Amino acid sequence: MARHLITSALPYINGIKHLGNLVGSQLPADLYARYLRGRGHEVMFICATDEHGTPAELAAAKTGEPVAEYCRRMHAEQSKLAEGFGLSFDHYGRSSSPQNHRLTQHFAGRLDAAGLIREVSEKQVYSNEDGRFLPDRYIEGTCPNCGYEKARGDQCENCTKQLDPTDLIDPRSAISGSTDLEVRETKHLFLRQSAMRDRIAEWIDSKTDWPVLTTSIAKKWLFDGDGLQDRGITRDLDWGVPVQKGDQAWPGMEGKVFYVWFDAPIEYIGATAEWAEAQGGDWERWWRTDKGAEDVTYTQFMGKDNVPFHTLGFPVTIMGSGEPWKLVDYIKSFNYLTYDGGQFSTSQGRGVFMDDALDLLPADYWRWWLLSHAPESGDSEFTWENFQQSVNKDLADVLGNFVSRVTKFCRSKFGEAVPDGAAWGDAERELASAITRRVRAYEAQMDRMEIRKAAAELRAIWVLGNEYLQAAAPWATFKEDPDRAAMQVRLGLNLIGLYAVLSAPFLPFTAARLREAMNSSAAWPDDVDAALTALPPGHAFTVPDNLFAKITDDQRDEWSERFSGVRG
RNA sequence: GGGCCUGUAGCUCAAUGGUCAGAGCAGGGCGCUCAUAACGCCUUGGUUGGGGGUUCAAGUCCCUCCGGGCCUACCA
Repeated sequence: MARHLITSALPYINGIKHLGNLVGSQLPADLYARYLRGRGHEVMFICATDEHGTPAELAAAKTGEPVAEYCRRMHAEQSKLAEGFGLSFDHYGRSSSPQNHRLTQHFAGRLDAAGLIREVSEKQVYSNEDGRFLPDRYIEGTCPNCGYEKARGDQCENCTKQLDPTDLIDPRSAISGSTDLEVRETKHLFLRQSAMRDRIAEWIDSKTDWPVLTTSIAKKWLFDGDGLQDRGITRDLDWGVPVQKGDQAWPGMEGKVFYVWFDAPIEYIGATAEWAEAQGGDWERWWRTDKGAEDVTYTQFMGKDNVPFHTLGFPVTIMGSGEPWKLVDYIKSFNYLTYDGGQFSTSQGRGVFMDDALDLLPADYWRWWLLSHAPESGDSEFTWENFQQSVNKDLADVLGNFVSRVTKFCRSKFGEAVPDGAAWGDAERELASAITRRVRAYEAQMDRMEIRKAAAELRAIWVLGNEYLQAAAPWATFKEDPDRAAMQVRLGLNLIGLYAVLSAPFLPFTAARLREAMNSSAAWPDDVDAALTALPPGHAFTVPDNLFAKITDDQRDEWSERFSGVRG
């Protein structure tokens, strides 16, 4: 039994996430966590909401709530949706937790002691009317290059030229529209990532088995241009972790908070500490290699936009602390899911969001489609037609109908108990060995986190059941040799029990229904032959209702129309 | 501008430089009747974006052109 620490990139608190966000981190992380638990390993699966930063403050201002209250409410909402999708976090924390405050301040203190923090005085735009400093992209104005009137302070979207906010003609606040702006001097802390460049580069170089997507992004940031740059880790905001060195004040930094990208990854640790406090466990044995974490395998899941923070910033924090914190062992990164030819868009309400999805269909439909089409090698596209076809075929026809035909046939000929009868023949032994090969391949793909390939193997295992049934034809056998038909049906029923276990990482809700209907165990089929005889003659079961209703053409058309843009 | 990824069957995707480039879906034919008009078997379909090169051998390596996507450090 191994110990696995799994973290999913933290979803930002600002609003409900869409399916692209879901498939990029939380869902595959859940798949892996469920699989490893199924194999009997000890798993700590951590996620949390990322609650700090300007967008959270603005979103709260918009609803008129204090930001802390807004975050509390949105956290509850995201938790509920996570539960609805069956995301099996051991703890779903909050980056605003006291645990994270303490840890973030602790790391900052350690980094400062190691000489990895420097103070920088810089000029930033302050909006008098908004009463806050404005991040570059919250300043709008006319582009000096092309004359576009809605250029942002960091870049003009029209001509793609990189800008400095002070370049803008007629600058104004993107928040209030106020032109009462001034440039003020402000002091910030910078993390000296440049000083750690060689160490990080060496570390990345040693990760030859990581996805190319992960290492290529890391190397780009390490070596492009002048190489890895130092980054500001503080902001002039109210909402966040106050800047301190451990529990000591940080002279000159009063009223400032740490920047989200600094405190957010630390919340992986913070959330584990939250878990410990809530459950009464020991979080350090997951995170401190001097306190029991030396045998932990740590895997992170994230979308490609998060890779720089996890390959550079967070490791600099961890390594730079000089303390024996657990460093990530494998970073599984994903491309984007696109929606019907374009991007999912939160602002335009384009695409399907987590709450919409659960209103439409049970979670397992979404889980199956998203995971079996995970954007691993490139961006992948969601279309309603593809979704309808895949789900109807894979879930309703291949898996659902298999369960239906076996259980209903048994009920009509033998009743709702596993029938006694003849012993296995060649066909059954061949099936068992074919399934064994497939199960071992499935495990291998899951171990490698090859998600689409794992889904294909699982589907192939379902197909084997239909092939067997077709060849064995118990409905025909029954007429001349009921004893043999009973054996064939018994094997079919046992296949359902096996499918429940194997499918659980992808389809946890369906798997639970199957286990309940079959009264079968959740034990992983290390020995497939044994698993296929686990339900003995006389074992009672019930015929489940059809597992998956098909998506009709009318539904598909209606949904396609409804989610094309402008969310109501 | 620079960098990275990507282009393979109608669609979605596979293929450590090594048999005839494979699956699933869709299409066509046949079979079955237990089952959600489901299942099974067979089958059509590719000049691997174009061109050039290296090699005994290229989807795979190199060059070039064309198309798509992403990143480029103050959104997170």
